[in-house]
Amino acid sequence: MDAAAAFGRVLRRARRRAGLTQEQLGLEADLRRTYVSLLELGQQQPSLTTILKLATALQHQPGELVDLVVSEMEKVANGN
Amino acid sequence: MDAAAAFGRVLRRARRRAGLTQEQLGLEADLRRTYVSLLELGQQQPSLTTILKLATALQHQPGELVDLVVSEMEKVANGN
DNA sequence: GTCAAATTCCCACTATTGTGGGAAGACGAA
DNA sequence: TTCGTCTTCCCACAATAGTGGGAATTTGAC
Repeated sequence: MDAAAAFGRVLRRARRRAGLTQEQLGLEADLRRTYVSLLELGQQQPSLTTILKLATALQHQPGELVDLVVSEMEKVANGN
Repeated sequence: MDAAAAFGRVLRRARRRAGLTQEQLGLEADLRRTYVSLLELGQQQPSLTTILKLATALQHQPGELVDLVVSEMEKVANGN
């Protein structure tokens, strides 16, 4: 699993846990609704500032979010 | 201080601590020598995969690196 | 099944990330 | 000073991050 896909899974999980729609998250983080979708689908990867925006909107430590991505990649690397 | 500048300062500090030149770090992380320079100068910000590559080359947790960036931004926000 | 809300997909486009190579400048040691 | 190493700056360029809007599809509640 590449970083974009792992980030997408982590993002979707965190967004749902926060009870937000993609559009609401987009408003909070100042990102397009359709771009949030692309990220969750793992079709694009975020830049640093996008990571920071999303983490803030989701009320996470940015570093925590990144480490979740790393675990997600390891998880799948070790046969799910 | 914006995210790119903060990342640059953190990156330079970590690289020097590791005793690497920009070129050596570039080789480890599979990034151009000149691009490492741009990042350290805060003239560009990294994408997620670039963050992961650099953290690995510097033997840091990626999330740790990101949180150092956040503290760097806060530090300066509060008058150094 | 129906309906509204949520998400994905489509278009085109702009801005920025990252490559590639080389020249110029800065730095430190002898 | 002189030499070698490290870093910055310059060029052009390719790839992808992110915008903007709208149509098609999926999803879940009723």
